[in-house]
Amino acid sequence: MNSFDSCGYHKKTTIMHGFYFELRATDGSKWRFLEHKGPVLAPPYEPLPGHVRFFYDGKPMKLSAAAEEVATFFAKMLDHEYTTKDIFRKNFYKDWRKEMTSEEKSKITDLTKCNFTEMSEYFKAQSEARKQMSKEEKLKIREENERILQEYGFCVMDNHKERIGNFRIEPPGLFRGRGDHPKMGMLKRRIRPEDIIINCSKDSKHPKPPQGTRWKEVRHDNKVTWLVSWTENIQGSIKYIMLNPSSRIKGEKDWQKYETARRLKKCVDRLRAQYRDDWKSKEMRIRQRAVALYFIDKLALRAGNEKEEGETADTVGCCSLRVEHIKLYPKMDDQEYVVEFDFLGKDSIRYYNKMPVEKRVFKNLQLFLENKQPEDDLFDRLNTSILNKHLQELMDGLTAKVFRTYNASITLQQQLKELTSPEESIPAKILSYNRANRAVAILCNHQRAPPKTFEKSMQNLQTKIDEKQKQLSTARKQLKGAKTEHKASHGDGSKKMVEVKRKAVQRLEEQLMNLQMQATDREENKQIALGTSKLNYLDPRISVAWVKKWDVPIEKIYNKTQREKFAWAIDMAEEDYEF
DNA sequence: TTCTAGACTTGTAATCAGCAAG
DNA sequence: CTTGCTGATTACAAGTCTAGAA
Repeated sequence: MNSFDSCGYHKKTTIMHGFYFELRATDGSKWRFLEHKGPVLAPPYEPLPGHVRFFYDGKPMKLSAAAEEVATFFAKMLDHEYTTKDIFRKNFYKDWRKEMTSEEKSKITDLTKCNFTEMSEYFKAQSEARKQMSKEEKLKIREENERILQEYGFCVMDNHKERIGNFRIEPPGLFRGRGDHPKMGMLKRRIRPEDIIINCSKDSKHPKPPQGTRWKEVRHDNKVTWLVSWTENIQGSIKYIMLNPSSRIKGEKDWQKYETARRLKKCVDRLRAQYRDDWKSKEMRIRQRAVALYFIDKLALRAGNEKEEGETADTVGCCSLRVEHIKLYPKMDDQEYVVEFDFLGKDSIRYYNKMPVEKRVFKNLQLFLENKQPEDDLFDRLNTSILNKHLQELMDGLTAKVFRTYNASITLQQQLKELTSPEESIPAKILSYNRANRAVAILCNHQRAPPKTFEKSMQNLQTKIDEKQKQLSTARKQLKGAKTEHKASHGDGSKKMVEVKRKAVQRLEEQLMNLQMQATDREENKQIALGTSKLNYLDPRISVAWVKKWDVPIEKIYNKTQREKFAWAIDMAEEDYEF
């Protein structure tokens, strides 16, 4: 172990799930050895068969390979709402023209005269055919995928073989920005080996580029965790291939995140007292900072970095809220000082909420709004960097997003305490768990569109419940009958029969209860997505402790992937764990 | 001090796979 | 044996936050 000391590592003794978070560098390095096979590139373009035609102005027209490829991207999306949107069409058309020959360019002058239906039908038929393949063919494909996974899906980092998250380079296509994205429909170009940077250790076997090509660069930077990167052409941002959440490097980071949130727990009272005090500050910037922090804490708003105008959809977070996003009501119904929030947040998901606030906050907001236009910033003296600098001074490692983690996790813990009753059945406990999870999802505004099949699936479940009810009443009648029989005969056989029937009734009652529980759960979950908070905000040790305390099988709350991601917590947390 | 590139986390949507019902 | 539904998995977009250049 001396060699580790000499290169800046020290031993950490916490034992975690078969591996240790053992060697933590003190010099910012993330690994000592990294070997991998590089990325899987997108398959090359396969030209359409001759009988699949593109029509312009009603007449068939053979396109050059480059123009045809981009046309197929559009054809594949023909049934999607995107292709009806003006911006999407405009951006697509503009980028498509860049791929055309000059001849094509002069001929094709109007997107509305382009007919992609034959191409679209062809792809639909293809995917239909794929579904219709025989078992053997499907198996063959599965085996081939498995082989690729085995070859490219793993790497060696330090002493461990680790699963890679995304080892495939994103294929070319049309950019699908969310919300009103000004760049939707633009061509996402094909990534070639010459665009790709490989990161691995010097003393590893370097990944080989395909025959006749070369990587853009091979570097050996152990201060970062990525294996492969390339620059994407829509926003000019960098994309990475990184390890799976089950990996040591991700797990340890995740653990750290929750430890930071727990440190916040210890000082949150002090911090709250401080920002309340700051509402009275003589300085505008301090008041703004304090009110913003109050929102972040109380409403779990995101920080709200500024974004470059025209480059992305117009969405905001706390620091970037504008005057038009809030309304003040001195009185609303039976409440005083109500603030109404209505804005588009991350992924253009609407945040709508009415919250009564303290008088002092309300008065401050009125002050911030004075002499401003709707499109002006609410917090004109504040941005995320100022806020985070302040937070950093209050607690080491504190940033705005830690509040979301902290509030989510503490809410789960409180709700679990409140909702779990010891004598409940396991399904009832699971319902309680999901309700606690739901409280968090609502806090974090993790909404979803009700599933398209929601009504139907509810109905199906109800039919099952009705059926079960019928079965139950029949079983009850039979039990009654058996009892009468037994009273008359007092025989061993009839006694047994009563027991059998009693068991049957009991089993059916249980099954009915479970179905009803399921129905309640699903109904309550109609517009709420639990996955995001479960995966990113809830300290898994809270859930593991709860599961251990109440003898609930862990599979009931974490599926396989989640158990892999949270292996460290499953290993670490005892039933008395306290966030 | 401000700006930007870079690295990493968080988020929804699309697709896949397995299974129960018809 | 197919079909249709559901939960799991994958894809990739969209955030946060930091560090270092200008």
